[in-house]
Amino acid sequence: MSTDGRHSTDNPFFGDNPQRAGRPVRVRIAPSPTGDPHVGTAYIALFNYVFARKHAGTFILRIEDTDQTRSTRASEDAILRALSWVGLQWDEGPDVGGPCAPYRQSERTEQYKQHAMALVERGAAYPCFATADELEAMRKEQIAAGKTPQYDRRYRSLPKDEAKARIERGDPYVIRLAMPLSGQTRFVDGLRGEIVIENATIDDQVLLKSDGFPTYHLANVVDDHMMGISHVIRAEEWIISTPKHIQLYQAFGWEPPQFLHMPLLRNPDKSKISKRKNPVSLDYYRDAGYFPEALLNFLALMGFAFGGDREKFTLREMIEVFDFAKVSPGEPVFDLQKLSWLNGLYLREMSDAELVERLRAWRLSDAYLLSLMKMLRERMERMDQFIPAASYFLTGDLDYSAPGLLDQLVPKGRDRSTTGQVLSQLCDHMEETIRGEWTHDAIEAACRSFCEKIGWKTKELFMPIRIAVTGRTASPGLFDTLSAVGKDLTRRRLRQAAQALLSMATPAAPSVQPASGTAAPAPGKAPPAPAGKAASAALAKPVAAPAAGRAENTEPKA
RNA sequence: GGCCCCAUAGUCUAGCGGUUAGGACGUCGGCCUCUCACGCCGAAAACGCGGGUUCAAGUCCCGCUGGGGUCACCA
Repeated sequence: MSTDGRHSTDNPFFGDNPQRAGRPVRVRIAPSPTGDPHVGTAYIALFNYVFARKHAGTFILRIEDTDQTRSTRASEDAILRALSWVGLQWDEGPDVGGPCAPYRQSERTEQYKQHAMALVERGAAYPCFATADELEAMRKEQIAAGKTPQYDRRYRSLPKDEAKARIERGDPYVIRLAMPLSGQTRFVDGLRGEIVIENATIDDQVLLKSDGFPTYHLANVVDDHMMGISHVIRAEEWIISTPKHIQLYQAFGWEPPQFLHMPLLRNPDKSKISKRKNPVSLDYYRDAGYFPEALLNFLALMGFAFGGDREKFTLREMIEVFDFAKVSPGEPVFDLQKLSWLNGLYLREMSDAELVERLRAWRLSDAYLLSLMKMLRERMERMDQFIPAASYFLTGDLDYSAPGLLDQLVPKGRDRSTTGQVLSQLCDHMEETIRGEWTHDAIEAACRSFCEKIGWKTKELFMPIRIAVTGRTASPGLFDTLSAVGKDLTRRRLRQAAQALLSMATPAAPSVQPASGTAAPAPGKAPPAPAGKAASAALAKPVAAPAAGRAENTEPKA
């Protein structure tokens, strides 16, 4: 027992142990291409990368696109691009190849199917013919009866020949893991020591879906084994499923890798980091003017202590001193202000020439300026009007504290709170409906369908969007503007404006993370208040609406 | 709710039985300065609670509390 603690000298993640174990270090980052490149992916990738480099190991990128309904190639491309931007170079992956190719799970489906069937042969898994509706009804019953919803294993004891007959008849089915009904599964987590979980509390997970694709649980185990993954470093949310994975390794007769679960990045309210409460897309950080090396440095600070009070360090330096013994299992809140500060340190260290280069690579490229010219030239008479006219294309977060600005944003006959919620819902709607490129037409379609959905006139909705995204009442065509501002900055501004409106409407609502970076002053307006002051300034104003029922958070519940 | 994880200031953290509990962001004050920013100096601010173990507990053990995660044919 006492040897199982995280400080055990046997910890396979500490010191030089990985090398001594004789097994070459091979780690992976396995993103699912179902959305924007997530900051959490970069976070986990960073620790995998550093660990690999520290121990002369291999860092692998594997695409987990087993969810056919949600995975897109656009998302995969975006993730690869973002991970490259951030500077984490993988040794094997779908784009660079490697000895374990292919690195895209959708191209390995035969593997999973065969392995699932092998498990059925051995009695470690079984076919289940329950329909989705049937399971839904079961869950409802269980909840009504006050029980924890869990698959009741209704097909586990179906005679084999009967199952075979039904499969041959063409009945849709899934393959489920036959979890042991008693006993416990234990494993050592690199950060926390031994974790013991009762088998009875874990249900018979689906391994192979009825569409023939594997679930994460199967695919991940098969691939990790086939790819020789020695250490699985992943997010804390996987702890509970680890016993399922261990059971799978045992059923296959394979040696499981070592596990280590990194703490989850948090919103300011301590919940798991999410796009409603914190910018989460790596593209946001890029577009808002953060340097990739600063972001990486900051991500490293989320749990890792360099030593000697050092907070600013390069990837190279981090690798030199890295040890998981210096990583704490706490639950770090992602603090945009500190990230900004750190970024400023990097910025001030750069030469003027380099900074100019960085700006060019960012938004002052010819291509981007050219795209702005199309929109802005009709509105200009002299060149000196370009910069003021283009300001909101070249900034990150805006400042909405200009007197009366937000009230102009609220359509006649609507109130602040409703408008705030509408803007926030618009973000969700955009995320749901714009799956591909962020183009004029896609944005227009999303905005118009949203109007229909909520019963607002386009006229009512478009001005609030314009003000939220540009900070002004006048701009080039709305969809061209949003398109040029970009997906992530647009959504961020919509959420920020929504937030500002809601905090004006309900004084009791806690203010969320203040905007970071610079605010874009409207030309001719007073100097911008520090972004964080916007909310409190608003609070100071007497607001007619009483704070009925303290809002726990300012997000509308779906 | 069941199960699991976590717990030093508002936030990120150092601490691995004996410290005036250290650093950083943020906040506040001052210096620098034509302003702002940077920089510098300073201040306020933390061991969640209760039991043990020990000469000695932020550090070890147990309980509680609090927070989080998870309970999908998503990952």
